[in-house]
Amino acid sequence: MNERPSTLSSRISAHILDRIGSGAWRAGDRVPTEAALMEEFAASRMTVHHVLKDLARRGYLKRTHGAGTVVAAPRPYVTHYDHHDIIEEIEARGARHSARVVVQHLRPATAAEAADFDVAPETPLFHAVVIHMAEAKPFELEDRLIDPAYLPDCLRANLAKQSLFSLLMTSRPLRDGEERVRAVTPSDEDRDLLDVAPTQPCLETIRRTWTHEGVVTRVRLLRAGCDAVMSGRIAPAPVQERAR
Amino acid sequence: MNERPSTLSSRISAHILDRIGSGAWRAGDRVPTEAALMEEFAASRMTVHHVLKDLARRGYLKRTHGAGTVVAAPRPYVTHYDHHDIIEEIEARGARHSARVVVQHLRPATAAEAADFDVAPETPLFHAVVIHMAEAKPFELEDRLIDPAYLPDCLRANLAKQSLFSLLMTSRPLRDGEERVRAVTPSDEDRDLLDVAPTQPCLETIRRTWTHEGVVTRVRLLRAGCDAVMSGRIAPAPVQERAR
DNA sequence: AAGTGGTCTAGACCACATC
DNA sequence: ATGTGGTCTAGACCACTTA
Repeated sequence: MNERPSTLSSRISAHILDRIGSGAWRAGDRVPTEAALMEEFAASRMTVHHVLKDLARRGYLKRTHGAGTVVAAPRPYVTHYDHHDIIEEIEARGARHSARVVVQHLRPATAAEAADFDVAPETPLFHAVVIHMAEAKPFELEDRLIDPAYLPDCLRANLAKQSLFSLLMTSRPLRDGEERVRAVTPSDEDRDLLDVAPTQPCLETIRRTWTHEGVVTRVRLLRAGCDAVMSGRIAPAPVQERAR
Repeated sequence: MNERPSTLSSRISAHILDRIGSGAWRAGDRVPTEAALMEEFAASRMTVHHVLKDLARRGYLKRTHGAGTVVAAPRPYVTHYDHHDIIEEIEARGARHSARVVVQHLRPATAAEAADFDVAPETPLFHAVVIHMAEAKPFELEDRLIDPAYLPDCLRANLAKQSLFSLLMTSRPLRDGEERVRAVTPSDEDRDLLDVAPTQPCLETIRRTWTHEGVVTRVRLLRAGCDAVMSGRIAPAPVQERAR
């Protein structure tokens, strides 16, 4: 027993998705033309057209102007990992968050950092190192660089109370970015800051994010032991959005 | 200088996206009604309606029947990690793939596995352990369980030549799944199979995937050292697709 | 009751692909 | 030349929200 909006559009759409889902129509197979579906469902062309267009936009069909409509190739799979505010994440585990601010200052960019941010060497960058703790136990090391043009308030922020993540999220929206995750042996300094044993493997995440104007921030996140877990959801790859 | 399809629809759409992107219209702000946009652009209602509907489906607007249209809250960010066939991944690095098949048999499910697969205890499951190698050097340990009802050919497959990933991908499509990534110290057995030093941290991925009929496969993937890196892309979260 | 969005029709003209 | 999809119009009736 399912919800059934049972509009004409949804019946046409369900009919096509059923055929694809059951394997009756396979990738590359021709789908009935708009004219054929108009007749089969006694629908107007606008109705049929927008159903097909929507299914194409959702990645199930591939339409070619003048040629016809076929079943699209199955999308590859991806895992999605959500980005969370570290403070909310710790509190969601039922723990109290606190933070030790190790570094919070402006300093000139090194050559490598200047390349990463696509700015001139020696350009001042905001640098912060914060240890986030759950109930007084180190949970995550955050080592972050920010282009101060993007977040002018960064020097005055109280990083023990508010995460840089949330500060960045409430400013102008980011476009996209890239991320790398590795298993690493922590350096002596990391080990000291996170208070972990020398043999403890850590999960290191390095993330760069930008707007259309340029790189905004680069962060290295380090977690140890049983905190070093990421959970994600697997789904078909989302359809590429048309550029603006 | 940009591409401009310059249809009426795309001009209306671009106008609205510009207002949102520039911050002129913020989350929660009221968007002009269909009637207002019809007048502003001298467009018919169908044209305006489908533009607004499309923007809503893409997550930029939120429409409420009878109430009106507002700018949607910004979507949270996620990182996407693509799933690759291990053989293609190794060959993409310019190395030759080979594999050592350690285990390939049917055996009864343990109590924990039966719970994972939502089948009765002692139900036969297909179990495979394969070491994937790049130029004779161990690259990834694959320890996989499969419901044999889903992949009847699993016992006869030549796992040295074809990955279980590709076998699964070419059968009926999977719906979705879940994944966990951890930094771990390998067990003695893992260390032996992957030929790594005792102190070498490893990246462990555990993945369960299912169709609407049930769990299909559970796999544990283990990589060591500089192979233990995942690269992903950051983007706004995709909009939830309506259920079928 | 008035305003708003949800759905649908029956046309029209155009652009592109294929034969 | 024919068939296909791309876009658009000018209506219509309905359902939901708000007042």
